[in-house]
Formats: sequence, structure tokens, C-alpha cells
Amino acid sequence: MGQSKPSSRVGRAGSCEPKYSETAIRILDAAEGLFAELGMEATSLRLITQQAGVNLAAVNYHFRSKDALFEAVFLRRFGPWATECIGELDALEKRVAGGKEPLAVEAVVMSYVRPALALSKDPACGGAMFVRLFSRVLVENHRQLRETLSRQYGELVTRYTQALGRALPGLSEEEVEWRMHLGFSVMFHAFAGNDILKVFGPSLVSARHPDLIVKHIVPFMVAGLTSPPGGTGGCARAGPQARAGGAHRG
Amino acid sequence: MGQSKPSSRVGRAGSCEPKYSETAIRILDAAEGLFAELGMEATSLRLITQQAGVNLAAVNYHFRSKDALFEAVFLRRFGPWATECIGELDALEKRVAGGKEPLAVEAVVMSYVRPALALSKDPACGGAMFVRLFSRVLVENHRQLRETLSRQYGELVTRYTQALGRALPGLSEEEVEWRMHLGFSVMFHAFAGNDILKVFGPSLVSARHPDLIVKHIVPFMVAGLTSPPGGTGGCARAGPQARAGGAHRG
DNA sequence: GTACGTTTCAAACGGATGTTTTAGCAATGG
DNA sequence: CCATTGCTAAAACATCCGTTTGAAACGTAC
Repeated sequence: MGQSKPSSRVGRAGSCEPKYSETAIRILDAAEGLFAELGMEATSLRLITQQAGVNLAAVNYHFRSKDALFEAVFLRRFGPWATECIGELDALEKRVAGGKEPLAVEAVVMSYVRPALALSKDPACGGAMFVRLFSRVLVENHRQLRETLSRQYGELVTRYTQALGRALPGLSEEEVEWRMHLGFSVMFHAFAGNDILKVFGPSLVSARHPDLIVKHIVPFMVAGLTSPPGGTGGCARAGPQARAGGAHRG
Repeated sequence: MGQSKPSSRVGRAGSCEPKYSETAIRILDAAEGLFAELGMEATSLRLITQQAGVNLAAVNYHFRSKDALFEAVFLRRFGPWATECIGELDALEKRVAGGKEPLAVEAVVMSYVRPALALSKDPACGGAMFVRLFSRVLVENHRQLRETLSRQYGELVTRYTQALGRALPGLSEEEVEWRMHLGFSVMFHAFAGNDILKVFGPSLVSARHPDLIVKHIVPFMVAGLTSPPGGTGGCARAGPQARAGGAHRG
């Protein structure tokens, strides 16, 4: 509007990321909410540009295509978030002397959770919108985005795997990956508000403050991650109330 | 708290559900795979009918619309699955004398897991496809389907909440709902293969047999569900390796 | 002022979408 | 026999999609 050129650069976190014009930012903001809400396929460029108050052709001018726009929307948040995560990990591992003794599981969990919490609490960064978008990316198949992520951010998973492996010595690498898979899954979908209870009606759980999510999810994750190694051993065996006879039908 | 009617509303398997013609079944089968793979919006009716080997107009003849087709695809699997779940719960609660003493958490977990396992192992029922579809429904917003589910299957969540509440006495109803939310989340996305590790590159975890999923997920869920009540108390406070000073950057 | 690179705008393009229409086929029942 | 019913086939329908175009407006440097 009035202010001619308030700031050409947007991202404070990284200096080498592309600087977006004001129009491009308006597009990114509108697209972020709509992509998270409706999904990539169900969101039309006309809806985005209308909500952003810009011309339709601006999308293909500032970004090359709709696919490229989606990638830009995602990476604008993901880049700083990944930096934050790496920072958490560095700080944690430096805090534990020498790098030999095992890490506390809860500390590792918090190194996952804290950046996600910060993200979903900061409305200037899209708030919980990005987490919802992320959870969609986990379920949908965005081939192009997947290639970019594995090429540029594959290190993230490696680092987390190492950290969790240090926190859970005695577990095989495969088992560590399994637990990380489960832990990440529950965390992202909890922050995104993907709630099965909500599907079947109003729920006490959903639409809470992020802090409340953390309060419930951290004990859950820590307990799950530190559960006794069930590989072949003693957890899945028949308990006291195990199934009695055959199936009740069929 | 009368658990009065063991299974009232959930549709019984088999008899009164709509019988489909052969063409309709071909459409349902093709649509199931494509909806699970590509999502509802990205799947065109022309692709469905082409893969099913039927005429395009057959969709709008046998089902009213694309939306109604999606609902039919989902409910064809969901109905029997819900019946199975109710049966598991009935059997479990009958097994525990009188209905007074608490249930074993693992038994409750298995009453969630076993139907999902059976579903994802049976190729005649679409195999793991339905679970993937279900996980999409959890993330996406299918308003029409949500209304149908809450109207016809709301009892399911109530039953599970009661069962888990019996297994975890001393927890508030809200806390029980939270844990069920987290537990369901991790289970469905694990069965669906929605893996964050997979997004960043090849993973050891994905594409395993359903039994392997169960072996890893059951201990994780049991441990998470039985974690000490963290409501206000002692879990989120500073641990031994808690964050030392301020943030590492702004 | 003129030329130039950058950005906006309205309009149109070619194609794909969900849905409807119309005709046609096969079988049933009287 | 004809009429009716259940279903299929091909084509058309209206609309929306992502993308492109060409001209106009902008600020800036010479």
C-alpha cells in the first residue's frame, strides 16, 4: 500500500535465501494458509491470488509454476526450522561432556519438540499452519519436494538418528529408526491437530494451546522411546487378558 | 455410567449394506487404490474409469457424484472394520469379569491394533490401501464424510474411550482422550507408512510386513499410554540435561 | 526526454475436470 | 408382440484449471 519499499529482504535467519518482493510475500502468505487448509490440489491459483489481492499472473511471474510456489511456501518455513533443529542438537551435544556418555531421552525429545513448538506459537511465522502443511507433505506424495528435501536436508535425519542412538544405547540402528519414525509421527500430527477423535465428533483434545500439546506429548514420547527393547523379547507376549479363544466371527 | 448397549448403532457386517453390481465394484476397487495413492482431488474420474475398464458415465450412474463415490469407497471398508472393533471390545470386556476391575492396557491396545492389522494383511479387503486412505481422511477435510462418520460411528470413539479409561484408572477423562488421540495417531500413520524419515531419503523402516509394524508399535503405544500422569506434575520440568542458558541465537 | 529493465494487469489459450444428455443394447414380464 | 427396466456407450456440456501473452505502468539511469 502506502509504504513504497519497506524491506526488500524478508528472511532474517538466512542471508543466502532468495529475497521476495512484497507481492511475492503476499502470495506466499495466502498460499500457505490455503495449502495447509485445503491441500495443494484443491487450492487454485485464482483463489490464492484473490485472497492475496494480487493479479493472477503474478504467481507465474514471481514463481515459475504452481509446483514451484508450493515448494517455495514449504521451504520458506522449513529452512529456518531446520537451522533451529541443528542448533538445538549442537547445543545439546556440546552440553554433554565429551560426546561419549549417553544423552537423556527427554533432552533429545525436547530438541525435536522445541523448534516445532516455537514455530507453532509464532504467528509471524505462520503459526501452526506450517506444521499442518508439513503433516500433509508426510501423507501426500510431492515428488519434486521430496527430492529437494532429501538432497538438501538429509543431514537432519542423520543427526537426529545419531542423537537418539546415543540416548538409547543398546538398541539396534533399525530399532532406533523405528522409534524415531513413531515419535516424529505422533509429534507432527499432534501439532497439526490431526485427530482421529475429531473425525467422529467434537473432541476435548483439539484446538488447544501449543504448550498444552507439549505437556501431553512429551511424556508420551519419552515413555514410548524408552520402552524396553521389544525386538524379539518380552513385551508383545500374551498378557493376563490376552485374547482367549479364536476370532469372534469368521 | 451405563455401558448399556454393547453394539447398537454400528452397522452389522454383511446383510443390509448396499449390494454393488459388478461394474460398481470395479469402480470401487480402482478408486480405492487411486484415492489412497494420489488423494481425492488429484484423482480424476477418467483415470478411475479407465483403470476399472468401464465407461466414464458409469460413476455418476452407480454413485451420484465423485464425492459420493469417495464416501462409498471409504465406508465399504470402514463398516466391517468398525464391526470388528466393536467385537474386539465386547470380547475383551466380557473376558474381564464383572466389568469392574481395570483392563490391561496392552489388551486395549490390541483391540485397536488387531483389526487394523487384519485389514492391512487381507489383500481381498484392499490390504493396506484402506489404512492409507484413512490416514488421508485424518489429515484432509472431507466435510461430508465427517458428518456421516460422526452420525453413524460416533459410538466407536465412546467405546474406546471407556475401555481405555477402565485400563487407566486415575486419569482424567481429558487425559484419557489425549492419550487415545496420540495412540491412534501413531498407529494409523504407522500402518499407512507415513514416515518422516522416508521424506528425507530411503529408510530402513518403511515397506515392512504388517507384523513387523505391530511388533514395534505395540510396546511404543503401551509405554506411552501408561506413562505417569503428567497433567501438572513432574515430567516437563528441567531434567539432568535440560537446556542450559538462553537460546543459541536470537 | 528517452530508453530500459521490472512489475502489473486484463484477457485469452489449450486442456482437463465433473456432470449431463441422448441413444442404444439386453433382458424381463405381460 | 410391445413395453418396461437396468445398464452401457459416446458425445457434448459448462466450468474451472495452470499457464501464456502483449500491452500498459512503474521507477531509474543516462
